[in-house]
Parts: sequence; structure tokens; C-alpha cells
Amino acid sequence: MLRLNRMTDYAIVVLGALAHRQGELLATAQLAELTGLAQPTVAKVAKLLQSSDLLTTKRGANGGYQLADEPADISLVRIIEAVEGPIAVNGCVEGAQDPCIVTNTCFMSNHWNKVNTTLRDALADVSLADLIDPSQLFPIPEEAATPTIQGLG
Amino acid sequence: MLRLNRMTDYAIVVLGALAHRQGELLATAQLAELTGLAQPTVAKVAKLLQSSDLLTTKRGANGGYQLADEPADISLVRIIEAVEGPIAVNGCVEGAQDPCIVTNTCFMSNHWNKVNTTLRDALADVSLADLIDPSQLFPIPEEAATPTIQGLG
DNA sequence: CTAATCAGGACTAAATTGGTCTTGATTATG
DNA sequence: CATAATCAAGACCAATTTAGTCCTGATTAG
Repeated sequence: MLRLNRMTDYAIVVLGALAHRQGELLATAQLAELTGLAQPTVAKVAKLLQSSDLLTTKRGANGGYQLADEPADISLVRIIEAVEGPIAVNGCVEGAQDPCIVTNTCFMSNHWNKVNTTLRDALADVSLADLIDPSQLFPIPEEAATPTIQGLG
Repeated sequence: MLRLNRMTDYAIVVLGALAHRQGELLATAQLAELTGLAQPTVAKVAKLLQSSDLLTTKRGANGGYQLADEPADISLVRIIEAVEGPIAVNGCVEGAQDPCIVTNTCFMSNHWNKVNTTLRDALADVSLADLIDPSQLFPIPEEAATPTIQGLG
């Protein structure tokens, strides 16, 4: 285990689609078609990513979402933290949402922080650009083609 | 997030108690008292740890559990995998319990494996001995003292 | 024989997560 | 200005997962 949740997978797929279209503005309906996800799901994920400044948004007719940064500048940590909140293996760690009641005196706290930081650093080292291989991904559908991918499992 | 589940925390506390008593054989009731956890919970965790060879067991009257190794030889990965199963950030990773249906052709698979391995290595680097500070932990109670610790949060 | 203890697994309740829907605000276009 | 397309915000329900308890049976010391 130690598993990311499904929303994070969706986020990566959505970001991948946007990255492939290189900065283009896409509506959630288009993203849904490209990724094979349901539109409301795309909408939910996109809102999360927007409120963490990974996407910019344009409202109204012909509105949609757009990558806020280059794929190489979007690290896996940013994506995970946008969707799931701060990384914290347990409540003994700084930034935990539901802190361990004994945090301050907790004899293990330092070690957990070290563990946590190491994990975080590892995830900071992977960018969206690393995760996707645009050459194989998202062939632009000629006529509303079938969904191209199924998420990440 | 990316949080360990509570059982893993319990496992660490239980292992910590056993480590502090240096190889002594302790019954689940004693461990419950030392850790402040409920006895059935200790029992559940201990069974998991036993079946992954982190603990040895002796059945019958005066039975109990015992550390199978030196604390320095018990890594965090072993503990996590004993309780939670193989580490796998998502289904795109080798060893995932519920593999991504497109695993073999999954363009991201290699990258996820790299991410996963990095996390795993980080956790392999931390031992039970690192996590606990025996000098501050588990003062041997004089007369069935109050529970000493509250878990890890 | 009896009491203490682990083994194995079923079971329930609580928490979390995933996914949908509704209502309202914004904006392009004719 | 009217309309349709679109995002914003959040309520809501269903499905899954997790936590914790309990029961029955096997093992062993005394």
C-alpha cells in the first residue's frame, strides 16, 4: 500500500492531456473525451488543480482550463499536495492535518520528519514531463474517437 | 496524505515495546498494558507481524511474542509491508495488488516503478532502532502504571 | 484437568473516498 | 440583450476501506 488515491491518478491524466496539447485551453468536456473520464470527475479534479495554481481557468462560453506552468516545472509533489493535501505519513509529522496529540513531546517526531522529507524529496524530483511520454499519448481523435486511456489503475 | 494506516502505527508501537524489553517474551495483555492499546488490537497486529516473520511466537500458557530480529535489522519497509502489503503508489507498479489493467503497455509504468522504488529505498533506510529512542520510552511500570504512550497519531 | 495463551477468521461500525448533481456566476456570440 | 456554454462551490449519496471486537478452536504450562 502507501497508495495515492484515485483522484491523484485522474489529476495526472488530466494534466497529461493538457500538456500534450501544449498550453491549449480545453473545456472539461473535451478533457473528459480525451481522457475517458466522466465530465463531472474531470470538473472536480480541475477545480482542485486550479485552486492550487496548477491550472489557470477562463469562465464563460469557450472557457476552460490551461496548464499554469511548463510540464517540466510541475512536480509530482505539487500534484499530490494539490489533490490530497500535505504529504504526511502520520500525525507525528509537521504539516499533518490531524496532528498527533503528543507531537511536541513525541520521541519519534524527528525521525518521522526525516522519513517524510525523504519521501517528499523523491516525489519533488519527478515532473509531469517525466511522467508522460507525449509521443505515445493522446493521438488527436479524428472524429470523436473512443476514449484513449483508462487512467492509471 | 500518502499516509500510513493506523495499524502500521500500532505495529511500530508494539515493536517498540518489545525492543525496549530486549528480546523478552511478552503476552498480548502485557503489550496492551505497555502501549495503551486494547488487547484485541495488539493481538491482531501481532498476528500480522508474526506471519511476516518479524515476531516469533510461543503458544499456550506463559506464551507470547518476541522480536525475531535485532531492532537495527528491522526496517520500516518490512513493518509496512507486513501490515499493509507491498508498497505500491498505484496500480501501475510491479507488485501492486490490484494491477492497472493496461500495465504492460502503460507508458508511465517505468516512471512509476522508479518513484515507487525510491520511496521504498527511503523506507528501507530507517530501522526500528532509528525510530525509537529506548532511553525515553516505556519506563517499566512499578505497579501497573497508566498507559505510557498514545500511539503515533 | 484447567487456565492461559495464540490462531484464524467472521463480523460490525465508522471513516473515507469516489462520483454525481444542483444552483449560481460569468462570458462569448448573434 | 438573450442565450448557451462554461466554470464555482458545495451538498449529497453510494461504495469501499479500515478499525476494532468477538468467537471458536488449538496448544501448552503447571
